[in-house]
Amino acid sequence: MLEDRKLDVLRAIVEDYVSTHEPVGSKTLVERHNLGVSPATIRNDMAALEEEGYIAQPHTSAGRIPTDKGYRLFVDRLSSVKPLTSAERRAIQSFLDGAVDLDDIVGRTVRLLAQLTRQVAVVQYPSLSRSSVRHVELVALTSSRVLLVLITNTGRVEQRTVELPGDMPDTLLGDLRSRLNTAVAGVRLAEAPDRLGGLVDRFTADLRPSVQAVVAALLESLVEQHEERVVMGGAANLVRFGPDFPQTIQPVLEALEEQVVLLRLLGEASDPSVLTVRIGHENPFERLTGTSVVSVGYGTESEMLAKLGVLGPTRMDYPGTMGAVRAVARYVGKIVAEA
Amino acid sequence: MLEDRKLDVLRAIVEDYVSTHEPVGSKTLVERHNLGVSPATIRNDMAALEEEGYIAQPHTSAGRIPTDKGYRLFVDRLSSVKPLTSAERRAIQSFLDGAVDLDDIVGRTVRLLAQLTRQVAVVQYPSLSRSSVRHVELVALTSSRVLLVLITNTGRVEQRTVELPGDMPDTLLGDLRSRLNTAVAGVRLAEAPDRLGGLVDRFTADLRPSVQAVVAALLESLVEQHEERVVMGGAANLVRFGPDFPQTIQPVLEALEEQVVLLRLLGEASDPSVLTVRIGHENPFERLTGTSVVSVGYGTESEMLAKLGVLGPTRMDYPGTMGAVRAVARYVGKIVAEA
DNA sequence: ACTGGCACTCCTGCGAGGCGAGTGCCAGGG
DNA sequence: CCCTGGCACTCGCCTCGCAGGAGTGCCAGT
Repeated sequence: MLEDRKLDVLRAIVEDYVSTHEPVGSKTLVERHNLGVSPATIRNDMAALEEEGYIAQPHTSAGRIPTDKGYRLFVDRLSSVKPLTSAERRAIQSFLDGAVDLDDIVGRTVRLLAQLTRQVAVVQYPSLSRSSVRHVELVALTSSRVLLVLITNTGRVEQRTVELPGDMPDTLLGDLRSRLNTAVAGVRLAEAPDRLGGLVDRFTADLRPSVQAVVAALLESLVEQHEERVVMGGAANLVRFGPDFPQTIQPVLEALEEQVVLLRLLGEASDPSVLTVRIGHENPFERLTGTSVVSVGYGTESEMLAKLGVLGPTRMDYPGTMGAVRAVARYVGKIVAEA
Repeated sequence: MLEDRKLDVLRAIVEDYVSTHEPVGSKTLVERHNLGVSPATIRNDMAALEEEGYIAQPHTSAGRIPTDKGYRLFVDRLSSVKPLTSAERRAIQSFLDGAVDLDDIVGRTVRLLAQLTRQVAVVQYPSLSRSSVRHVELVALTSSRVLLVLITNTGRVEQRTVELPGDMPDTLLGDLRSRLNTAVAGVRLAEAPDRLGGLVDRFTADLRPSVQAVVAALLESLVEQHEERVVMGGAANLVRFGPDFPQTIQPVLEALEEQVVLLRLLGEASDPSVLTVRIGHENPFERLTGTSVVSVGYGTESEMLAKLGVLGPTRMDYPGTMGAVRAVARYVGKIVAEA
């Protein structure tokens, strides 16, 4: 009974603090939520909660604010993911349905998430380590220069030009193109390099250097695809982080410009199919104390292709944000699967 | 004589204000620059300069700061573009030489510019309105689904999938591919649509719907290429804008997330081969009062492909920024020409 | 176990006052 | 005619001190 009320109090504190951004005191608490007891009683509960580390006072005589531990308990046990309104769902759908290609899907997703949550959105490109080669194309630019295009089944295209040590006649180019495609088309990116093994030996010695150059470029492209790309948007929402500005915003902006940081923010969670919330110090960067990350994987039914998420101050609306992130991930997953 | 000194005073005010970010008074001015006259004399000059609108006082009794008009005069007549140190030049070169493809070049350029100027960098992708079709590739995904890939001579690749109303046999696909290429390969993007005119009629009536679908998709791709892309980086440097924060940074961050805004910031200048400086109110957005844009075109000798530039507070180091922007544009131009 | 009352802490806002930077003007000298 | 030193004046900024008030902890009573 007492335990129950203490949790109610914590929930009330989190909700009030999130909406007002001000430390919340016992009196305002009983006014806004009908807890059925007097402020004095609440004060006792608050003292206990503080003792246990769930809340803290910024100053001796101010209201309480939740600690990271408090938010953690709130997220784990005191709140449920808030479903979107049907209007929001329709907005998501119509916003994403207009996308024409992968870049567009990712771009729209970032903007959508940022708008919906009014925070900073991060979206990872569908990972290609699990995707496969759809087609390899060779285009002669000059007689000693070839454009290599690698197309994957997730719709990504990687191109690079190859300088050849010698000339390459058109017939050879066609031959090489078809041999490459027989070797790697439909094969997972990770396994494709193995399939290219004996290929060079099939050509006569005088052609081998040129063939070798093309194969080498293809190998590089394949490997490079493993480098995962990440897009960020909604940085203007950082302004809402608080009036305690420069200290907060500077490191965050810096962090957000580094791909590696963004990847780790999304990446390190365990099971990608489950919504992950990392609160304050729980995330892997010192500089990002005071910010929380809500992320989840998206993809087809059979496999998660990548992750997306939202980054905001620890004092964020967790239920709402979690709802938005989950909903967007589902729609994007569907769309990626169809494409 | 008097005119000369007045200009010296203006130059000194701009330089001091840019480096200290504080209104500069007559006394500190004579101390830091050896003007050879007394503060009282300077005060007279300052009064004149203020009368003419080149400088202003934030408060009745504070030093002077340059107005937009003052900066304009400074840029036009009182300063010269500062050449980079050889160390900086080497840094540019080694930083850009590692680029592997167009995306990489643009990405590196943005980061480089942001680092070099410690401001916000904006780089436009090489414009395709002037570039031409290098190759059109068709890849069958299923019997009624085709992937269309458009490759341009600036190295950009645009792909999209096409749903066909009916099946398309492989032979037809090959035929269509070669016809498309004969029609548009080497042709400027803007003119390519004209070349596709009678093409559909060459096929038998039962195939026309499918051919028509492919041609329509190609037309869309061609048109869409005209939409120019822009990349921005170095947003963390916004923090340096000033201690008068939220008002300044919020609108700027918002503006920077809109491609259209970025394009207009770079785009509207007259001759792209000449370094353009747009100061404060001179730029086309109300929200960006207080920010200046330094931009220039880059490209091959024969034609400018796109623009790049830097955005910062009006109180920026114009000579240094102009030097950096110009130098980077030259190197990028070379690299794009080679690729 | 909860409540009302009470003393205590300490943050916040506000106004007064002094300080100092910077100015404009004036009279004098080269 | 231009420059200079001097002087009075204006104002923004900082500091200080002083309520005011929100919130707490504790205690005694029900």
